[in-house]
Amino acid sequence: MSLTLKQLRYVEALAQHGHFGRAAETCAISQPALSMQVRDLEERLGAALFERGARGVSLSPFGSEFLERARDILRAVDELEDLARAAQGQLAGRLRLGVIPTIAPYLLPGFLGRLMRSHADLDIHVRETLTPRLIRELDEGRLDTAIVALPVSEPWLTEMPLFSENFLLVRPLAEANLPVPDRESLREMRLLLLEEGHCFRDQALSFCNLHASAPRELLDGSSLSTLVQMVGAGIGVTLIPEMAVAVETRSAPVATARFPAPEPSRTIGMVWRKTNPLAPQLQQVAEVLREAAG
Amino acid sequence: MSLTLKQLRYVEALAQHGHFGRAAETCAISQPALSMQVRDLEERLGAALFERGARGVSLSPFGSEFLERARDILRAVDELEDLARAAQGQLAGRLRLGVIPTIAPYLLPGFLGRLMRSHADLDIHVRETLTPRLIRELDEGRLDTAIVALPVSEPWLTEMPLFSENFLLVRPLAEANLPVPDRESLREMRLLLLEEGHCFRDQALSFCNLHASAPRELLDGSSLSTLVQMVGAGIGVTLIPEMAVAVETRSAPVATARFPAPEPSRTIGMVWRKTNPLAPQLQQVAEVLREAAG
DNA sequence: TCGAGACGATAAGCTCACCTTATCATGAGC
DNA sequence: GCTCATGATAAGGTGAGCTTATCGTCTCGA
Repeated sequence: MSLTLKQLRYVEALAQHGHFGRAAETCAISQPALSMQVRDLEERLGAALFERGARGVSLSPFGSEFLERARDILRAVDELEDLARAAQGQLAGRLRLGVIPTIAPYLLPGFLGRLMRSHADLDIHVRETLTPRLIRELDEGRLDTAIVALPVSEPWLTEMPLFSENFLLVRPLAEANLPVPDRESLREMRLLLLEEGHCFRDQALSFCNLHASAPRELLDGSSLSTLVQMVGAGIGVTLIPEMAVAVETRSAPVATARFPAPEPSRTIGMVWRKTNPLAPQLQQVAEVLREAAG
Repeated sequence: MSLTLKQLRYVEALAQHGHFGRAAETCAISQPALSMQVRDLEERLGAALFERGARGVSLSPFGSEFLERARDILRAVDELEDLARAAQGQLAGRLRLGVIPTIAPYLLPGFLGRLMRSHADLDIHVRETLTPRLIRELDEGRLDTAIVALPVSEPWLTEMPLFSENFLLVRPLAEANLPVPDRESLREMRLLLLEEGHCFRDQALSFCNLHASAPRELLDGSSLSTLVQMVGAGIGVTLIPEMAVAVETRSAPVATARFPAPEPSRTIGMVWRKTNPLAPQLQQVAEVLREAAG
């Protein structure tokens, strides 16, 4: 016999967990079964994939080269299965969707409702995390598509713009009647931003002509909601995307103000692997998203 | 359970043969076993891969899209296995080598001897056919490497030049003392060439500033050996690569003559898939080839 | 129109690859 | 040195997938 996809999946799991027991668990088999399959594979290859230390397991140099190719194969196989689903016409089955945190709470409620109405037999999994991780999970075939701020500029991704959203100033209610500061004077104010890693943080900084790398004295919040609460407490001002205004400013004594043109904004879009055979179906999903946002 | 590599291999075989019985034979299983595997796969996918006609079997549109991806996967898996061999250091096991017909008879004897001396436990398969078919078989993963005239200019191939060889004029012995014709006057002579498809034919035509497409009154031979015999019979003149001179002119009343500089020539080289993990080992083989040619 | 042959589907039975649970061997850490 | 964690080994069970035998159907030639 030859190499098996099952073995590749086992190897991938083992590499990821560095632990036979836990890897076996995620593969839904017993630990000895996984041990044997891995040993058989190594024997057949004539080279060790893993280095068994007393504390856990790690990939050998050969193993890591092997895994890299194995992952590509597993991803291609997953896509092959998606190809069959795509041939069925209407999107059905599992849809794994990633969304960035500064979009998810405002877009998903309306969107998921519409999507489940138009595609009844769709099993939707949502993953909310930062852009780089979404991109990585797309690459690894663990997500079908993601909603992020464009551009991502990965050559292997298709980018589908959905809509633009402006950024608004949020300041304490007491300051509601002051003139709207321009980007220059904004730099002099106490600007509250999301913590490192959020693309919205960088977009806001870029609007103020500030470099992300420049060390600044900032108070970082972990969500837009937190930021607005902090503004309400008089700690400073912040920017939030238009879509978040309704939800976030309801429960805090803050006022929002539009910047004069050109307003700061960003483009939100869907991205997916160019090789994903579900592309036509994902276009449909993008349509639903546009409606939900509009 | 999920999709199996075995199933993909069966599908590939069936698509290639269009016949369950013969496909099963090449897979070394019985016809019912193959039928069942294919049917199971189709069932799981929810779409037919093949259209069963009364006379044989053909791919459905979906099947052909499926197969395209499946082939990529199978090739990647083969390469994964080669990766293990490559990790062993010295090249060993199976080496599938393609050679064009105008090189094979002159280069292989010396080359294979050397190669088997330096790599004792190497199982060498040689395939001799025209360049386009060699390229296709490389693409399909049915060859590890090929010896052809460069350039091939396929972006997915690594080209490794080995040596250049000049083309010599072959004419009847009676004409041995005539001046060597230049490329212009060569066009006026009765030039014997290999039949369509041989790259050497195009190279010779190109030397005479003739276009391959231009309809000409030519006598086409199927091998250099035939051409030289025809020259010996006084039918015309021909060009042959320098390497073939010793072998081919031995048994015919012909004379060879060198063209004045710039002599016509071509570059012979080895090509292999860029993704082939055996690349370092193939470099070694290229070394042996250079020695054999030198 | 009918009989023969080719071909793929189906049926029944077997076997071994692969999984399970139970247990062992080894090394780390308190 | 005892204990716990972890991976390897052992023994046994079962089902996926193979085999051979046979059927149904379509084509083609007499």
